[in-house]
Amino acid sequence: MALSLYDTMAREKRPFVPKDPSRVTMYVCGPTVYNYAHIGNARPVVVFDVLFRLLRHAYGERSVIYAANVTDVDDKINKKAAEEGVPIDTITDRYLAIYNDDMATLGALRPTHQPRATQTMAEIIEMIGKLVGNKSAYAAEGHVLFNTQAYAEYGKLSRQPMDDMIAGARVDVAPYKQHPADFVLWKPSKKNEPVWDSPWGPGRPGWHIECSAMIEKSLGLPIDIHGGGIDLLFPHHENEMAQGVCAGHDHEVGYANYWMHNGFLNMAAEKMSKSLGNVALVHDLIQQAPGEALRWALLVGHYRAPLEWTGDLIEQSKKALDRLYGALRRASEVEAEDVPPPAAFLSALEDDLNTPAAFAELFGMATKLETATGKGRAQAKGELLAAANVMGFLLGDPEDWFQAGVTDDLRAQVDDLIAQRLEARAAKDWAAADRIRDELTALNIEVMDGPTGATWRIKESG
RNA sequence: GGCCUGAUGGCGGAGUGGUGACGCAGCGGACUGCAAAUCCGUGAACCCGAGUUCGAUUCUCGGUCAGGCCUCCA
Repeated sequence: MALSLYDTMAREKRPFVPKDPSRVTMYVCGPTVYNYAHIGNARPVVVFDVLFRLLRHAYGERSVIYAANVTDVDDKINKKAAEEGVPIDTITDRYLAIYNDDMATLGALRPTHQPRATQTMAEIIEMIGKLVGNKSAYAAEGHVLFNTQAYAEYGKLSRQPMDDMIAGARVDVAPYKQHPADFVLWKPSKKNEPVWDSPWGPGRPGWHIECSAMIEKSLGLPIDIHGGGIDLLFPHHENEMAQGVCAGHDHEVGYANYWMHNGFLNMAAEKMSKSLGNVALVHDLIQQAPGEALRWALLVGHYRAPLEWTGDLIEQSKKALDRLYGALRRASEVEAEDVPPPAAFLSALEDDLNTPAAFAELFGMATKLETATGKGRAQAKGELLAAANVMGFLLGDPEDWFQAGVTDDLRAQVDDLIAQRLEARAAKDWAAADRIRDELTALNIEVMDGPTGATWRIKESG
């Protein structure tokens, strides 16, 4: 195992060395549950799911602890709840359940822990208390603010120079802030909003402190890997780290040993944004394409590069999986040998999750499976399956991949037509055989004649 | 204004100081009654300009273009 990861803090790839190989910890910022997740939300989920699987492969399933939080206190949640006239947990429970279902369809394993802000309130308040106690934070007008001047390394992660931050500020500075960069840890709730008691008055926590507290509660600081979208680098992660370190943790050890950020996903050359109305919801996409194809599409480029989300990308991803499932289907009679993934494949993933290179290896394995003979086929099949499974692919039945959604009626009809066609071909009645093939084509079925019979597939869903 | 990415064939997308992966599409061939699938082969690219170097797509600088962050967006 020679895993190296690009660490945003160091701005370079570093060999991955966990603090404790028997307890590797990873935290990824999860969703705010007030609506359906869009495909951009799914990118970090899938990217870090691949890392989760790779780490489990390397260190053992029980040695990797992965937490992804759920933000369930938020202005947008409040707004939605008010619109529907229901308590916020009606909203958050509903969308969290949908979120988990949708991510499962994309082949993402459930994180070991899925902490929720509302269930971490005591720890959040305790952490704020520590910060106030050691002068890293101060109370003002019902708010509690983090004192960025108290933390000399503030800005180190995102490399935001403090002075410039002020110059570029696009928002009026609240009068109770001692320094423009100071940010909220606790704030009063507005009327009709959820409220919790605290030593600084009733209110609710700021967004950043939630994550710090949830990490500490579910994993313990410092953690090995902290992941999330690049947009969260500043201010969210910078603030999270400042709080975590100042709340009493060792400045030497730090907060997270590796910071990983995935690139943004763009729609049609524009940033996908709900305000632009160009969002693609995972919930809708999985009706139109197999979740596995969407997963493939999300990994087709390197995770740190921006990804252009297009319909063509989904089509190409389906075809890529057609290739791999096709090789497996043609080897359905072969019993896969129990072998580990090839070294070249693992090397690709271990090189900062080079998924495109890993895909290239999978194609190579598929060709090897197609061309190998005898015992070599069993080995090739085993290698392909073992490798793909590390990435969360090829977990389904090849027949199902090609015949997904086919009703029993259609299947019976197709089987009947193929049987007829087989007879016609045996009688060398090519006209009849072609006529039957046309009928199948009309049903959106494509036949593939083989030496011992015919197989078939759905031509195109679109 | 400040900070930070990126620019590779028709498309997507790795990588490398010296033979430029892989997938899709294209072309030729094998196989097939014909196809499809598969196999074999093949054409096709490193934004522009300087510099370093025996040699740069790869390193440095400048330019152009594109994108992100600087408001609780993944």
